[in-house]
Amino acid sequence: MVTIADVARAAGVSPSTVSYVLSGKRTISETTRRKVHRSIRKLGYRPNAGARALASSRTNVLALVAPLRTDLNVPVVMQFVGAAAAAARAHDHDVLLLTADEGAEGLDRVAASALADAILVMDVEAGEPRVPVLRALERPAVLIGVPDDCAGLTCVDLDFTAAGAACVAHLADLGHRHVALIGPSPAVYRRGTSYAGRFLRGFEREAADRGALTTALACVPTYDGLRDCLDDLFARRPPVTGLVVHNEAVLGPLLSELARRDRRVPRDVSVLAVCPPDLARSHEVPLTSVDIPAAELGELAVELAMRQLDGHGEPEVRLLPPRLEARGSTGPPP
Amino acid sequence: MVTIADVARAAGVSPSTVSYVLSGKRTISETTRRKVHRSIRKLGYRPNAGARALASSRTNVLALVAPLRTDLNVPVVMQFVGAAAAAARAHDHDVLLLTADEGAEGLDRVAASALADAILVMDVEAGEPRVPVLRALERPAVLIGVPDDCAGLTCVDLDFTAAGAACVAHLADLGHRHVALIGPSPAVYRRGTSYAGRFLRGFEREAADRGALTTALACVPTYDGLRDCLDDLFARRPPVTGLVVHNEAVLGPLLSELARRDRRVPRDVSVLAVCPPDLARSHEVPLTSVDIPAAELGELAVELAMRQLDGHGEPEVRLLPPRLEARGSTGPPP
DNA sequence: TTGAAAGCGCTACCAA
DNA sequence: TTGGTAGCGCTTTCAA
Repeated sequence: MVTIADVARAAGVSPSTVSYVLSGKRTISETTRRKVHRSIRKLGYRPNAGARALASSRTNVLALVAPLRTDLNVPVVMQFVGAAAAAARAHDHDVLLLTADEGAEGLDRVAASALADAILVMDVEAGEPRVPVLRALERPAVLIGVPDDCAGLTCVDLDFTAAGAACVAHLADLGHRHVALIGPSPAVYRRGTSYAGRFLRGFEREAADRGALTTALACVPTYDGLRDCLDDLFARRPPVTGLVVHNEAVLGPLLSELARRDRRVPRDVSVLAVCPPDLARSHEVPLTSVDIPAAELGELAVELAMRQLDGHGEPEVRLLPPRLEARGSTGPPP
Repeated sequence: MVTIADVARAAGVSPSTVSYVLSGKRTISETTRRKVHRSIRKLGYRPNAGARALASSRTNVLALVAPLRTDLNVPVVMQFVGAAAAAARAHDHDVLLLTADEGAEGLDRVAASALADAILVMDVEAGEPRVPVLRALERPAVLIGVPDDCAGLTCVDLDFTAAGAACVAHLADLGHRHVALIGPSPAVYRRGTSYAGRFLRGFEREAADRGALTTALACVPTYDGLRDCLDDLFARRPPVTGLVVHNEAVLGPLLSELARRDRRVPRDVSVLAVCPPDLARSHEVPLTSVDIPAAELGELAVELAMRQLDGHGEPEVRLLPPRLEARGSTGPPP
């Protein structure tokens, strides 16, 4: 193993000088810097992470608590994680992956044993039970999602309230008078997942403002679940003419089931999805959608964590505005 | 911050004794052990990971290189990662997540800077470019997937060759004479992803053995891509009566497109999927499938890594036998 | 602009 | 069965 002492010896300088060359925390003459870098390269030196962490109290690791269930919106989680990992690397940090089922104890463990400098927490619930622990943590944390009680915490998310409203606005503008929400699995609502409730709230408020009728259903993400939803929705009067789907897993089943029932999109019924754009485009009828900017959120979360580590960085709630893109699955009601 | 010295003082013992209580590497009297544990609990002591790593040359971290693309079989990746993380925790280890695009350099970095004790590598290609680096690494590694040149390496995977063969055997047993493979995206083949080729090989060899006709297509994972495949397949003579789908993303589109073309499953055409069982069950017609045991593989990979860290653990290639479950989407040809 | 050296908190060897 | 203590490899203060 090559140590900093080896490099120092080879370069004819002291270990501290090598350290300063690497950290840039001291001005170093051009000559010395070059000598040191040459030795580093020649010897293939890599600072030992443990030693560095011990001496500096900085691990250069970000912990990320991700929900690795499959009931959830898997590609979105994936995109977020990927973007966060990339952003972390751009800041010379690595990502330690925790699963959500470690709970608050996991946060405590990672923080107290100094495994990571900061913690990102995905899949935040409205009445998030981990909030007290996160507050007590002596390390920066960024929540992805906004708990009801978020004072003093840094949170990022899509503005789901605005997203719900935007969906209704789009359909109402087209003339729809009864719009339905095919929402996430009942389990998601039961967990009190923060975004589900906020979307629903925005959805209903906007409908109320515009005097439109709404029906909101939680949908089990299976073919059967979807069919039950449709049976319910199409029995209602006045007829539902616009569907907002906040549940990616049922988009495919929905479209095939509509086809089977001979309801054309958008002639007979409009469909508006809340999902990543690539998914919206991959269907038979390209779907009008409100984007879930997972990658952007991942990057932003890391950015805010780094800022807190740098000392700036007040607690703040950062909500990205929804972007609706019309792609042809929505139109005027029949 | 609570240190081992604080605990020692509170318990009236030496720091080394506390260390030994924690590691179990020395026999400790019941009285002492209790005193120490009490102090640990009272003070809320957590060993500092960096210090521990520095002193013991063990990080208790497993690095996992995961492909975080969305073109890939996302839920399978997710399941694997989740299972690996859980298994790692069961062995008192954490998981450091690397993205595949860090390449060989990433492996080197993590190994040389002692960020992890061992490395798990997903998404292995046949002509895996990282193999030389992995061999040179002074740390245990487990590949998920089997490169052509795997001498001296530890690999785990589903036996995709056997899986391909099992699919053909199942359909041939039912009487099908022309079976088609709807394979992964051309991009997957182009990358030389190890499992894709092995599956195809098993598929074709078994067909040859049984004198069955085959057509194999790479399928772009979009609705259009799937439709192109079907157009091609159904133009063939003698008619294709059995479809093996090794591409989860198109399962949904396939079923709705078949419905649209008025081909009943399994009356007119049999469909056999290669995918996790929950996915197979979530369609309108529950699908006969060969399971992709992602969770099992994740656990096994961790197990093999731990074994190598313990000193036992010869390099080996471990292939899990495929399990085919009939669920009603396959039957005799019309 | 550079060097010397005192820790960081823990493990594990050497003694008792 | 336990204690003392020398490192592990790095950062950072103090001195020059």
